[in-house]
Amino acid sequence: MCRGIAGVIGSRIVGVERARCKLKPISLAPRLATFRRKAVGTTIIQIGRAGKRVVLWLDSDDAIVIEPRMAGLVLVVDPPDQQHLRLRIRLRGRGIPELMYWDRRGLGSVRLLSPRQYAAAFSPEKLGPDALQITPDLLQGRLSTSRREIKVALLDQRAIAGIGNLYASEILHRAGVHPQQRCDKLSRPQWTAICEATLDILREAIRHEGSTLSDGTYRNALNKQGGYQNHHRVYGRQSQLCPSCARSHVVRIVQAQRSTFYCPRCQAKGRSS
DNA sequence: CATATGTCCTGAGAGC
DNA sequence: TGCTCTCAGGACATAT
Repeated sequence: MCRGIAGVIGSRIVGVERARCKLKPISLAPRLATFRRKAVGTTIIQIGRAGKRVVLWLDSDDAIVIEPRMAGLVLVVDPPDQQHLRLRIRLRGRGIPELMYWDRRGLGSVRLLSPRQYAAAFSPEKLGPDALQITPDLLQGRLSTSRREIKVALLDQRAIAGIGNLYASEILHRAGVHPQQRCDKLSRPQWTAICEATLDILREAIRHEGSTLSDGTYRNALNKQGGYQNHHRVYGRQSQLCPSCARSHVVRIVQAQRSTFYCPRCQAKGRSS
């Protein structure tokens, strides 16, 4: 996502418009008039990320924070359809005419935050260290006293930032850890395995431009589908043969109201990988 | 404090 | 065919 919009760095914002969309408006803060007054005339000097959010740093020191959740897209080309286009940020100077926010379900948001607001919103107690920066010590230190199940804990953005539901299942399968294993029961080798699996899975998913699931929603900034869905080993594959052991079938369970997929043979409970 | 649950939203797909 | 129901999942508010 961030890679695809790197080209907007150096562009000046010359307009901000809500797309005409008959659906419920997405959350925009502050309201449009204020947002526009603060954004127009500024230049995007850097692209960043805060967990799963895209951050556009402005030369005014404010930041535009786009939070797509699962059905939102940040685009620099025409969106998949017009009916879910929510916001246009018009640009000048680097050849990209606009940056668009499209959201099929409208659960995402776009915010313009002052440095103070940004620091408060993404302070260390609200957003943990980024998943791509973790070490076994860090992971173990932050989670090993929790009584929660490891799959549920991996989704807690205050503990570690950036792991979503799909990748949590893939990570634990790669690590050979049962998703219902309690954090406080995991061994040191298991924490090491989870850490390595997290780095491997996320890097590989990024290399393949993410996962476009069967609803076809996810696209990169160029409206191109991801490819990592073809590498999923357990997610969405319930009752299929596990591609690792080829002996057990993938099981689907629900944890904290979200689907979890795992292989009961590769991820046997109590096993210290 | 830690952990668990309900809510937001739209569209796809199942079942009848 | 057309209706109702369920599900998908990020973050946050509220409850335990």
